[in-house]
Amino acid sequence: MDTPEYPAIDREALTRRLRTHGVTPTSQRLDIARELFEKPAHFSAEDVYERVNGVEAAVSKATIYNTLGLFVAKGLLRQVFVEPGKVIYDTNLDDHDHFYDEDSGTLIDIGSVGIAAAALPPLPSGTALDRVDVIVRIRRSQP
Amino acid sequence: MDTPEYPAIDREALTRRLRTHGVTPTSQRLDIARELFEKPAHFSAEDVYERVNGVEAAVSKATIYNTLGLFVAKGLLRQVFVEPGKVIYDTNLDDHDHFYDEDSGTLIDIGSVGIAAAALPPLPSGTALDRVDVIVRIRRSQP
DNA sequence: TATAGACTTAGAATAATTCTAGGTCTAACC
DNA sequence: GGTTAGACCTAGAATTATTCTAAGTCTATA
Ligand SMILES: [Mn+2]
Ligand SMILES: [Mn+2]
Ligand SMILES: [Zn+2]
Ligand SMILES: [Zn+2]
Repeated sequence: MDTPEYPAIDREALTRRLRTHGVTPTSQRLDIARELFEKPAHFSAEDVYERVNGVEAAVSKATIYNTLGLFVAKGLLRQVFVEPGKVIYDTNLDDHDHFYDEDSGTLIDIGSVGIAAAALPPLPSGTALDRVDVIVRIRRSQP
Repeated sequence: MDTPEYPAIDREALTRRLRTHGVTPTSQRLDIARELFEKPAHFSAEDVYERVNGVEAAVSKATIYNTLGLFVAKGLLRQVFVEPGKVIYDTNLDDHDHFYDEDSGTLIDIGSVGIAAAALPPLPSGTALDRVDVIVRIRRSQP
């Protein structure tokens, strides 16, 4: 018998995870999901492209973007905007905020700073709260 | 005598404002500042380009970007990141946060939600707090 | 008035992302 | 088992926002 590329249990768990969220598990989507969901982490689209396509490119950039967008739409992933022209995909779906190191570009999970809806001014009429993004920007301090 | 393009007092006040912040007041910078600082507001670079260059283009796109960048560096302006690939320049320098209407793309000033430094986890060593950005994302609610 | 350095500019270049249009795969049905 | 509609994937072109380049212009100071 062949040694599978990676344990069947993983692939099956991933398959279930995608199906649970209404995503048809294609082979490309599983390849991408395998890199993403190994452990909670932050990725750029380029990161994902490089990790999925180790030596030979197997999954196209268009599919990387399509899949990341689909995963976001289906609630498997969230986006964080810290810099113009650079989206970070976050596999940590718990309610949490971030430190952003402006010198190194590193994003670090912190617990939710927890802004109570009551602390906010009334929302414009006809609108509802989607979510609150808190980015704590930090810099190297002078030594 | 000629009617000046706009009152001399304004131009002088703007000139002082730029000088105070260490910015040499060139004619292009004053044209840009006049649009920006008329009243507190949010602008994209394209907005500024269009407002400064009414009928005939007088200030280049490179200068718009150079100047906006300089104004940010000198503390005359701050940037807000709400969407990838789109920087918003904010002339309101008071400590404040924003509603961002994801349907219309509108940014609305709100008072500072005021996150106490004590509410945050300890910063990574060697780093200092720069600032905390809070974006309250809202959407049209179902009618 | 001369001049160094600061400033401005058109247009090219870059980077991230999206679009296009045609080929491939697959689930459902015969 | 064979068909097929629709979903999916892809290379490469296109788009968008922004930055860079290189050369000309302005201006403060001597
Ligand atoms: Mn979920
Ligand atoms: Mn100021
Ligand atoms: Zn995170
Ligand atoms: Zn504002």
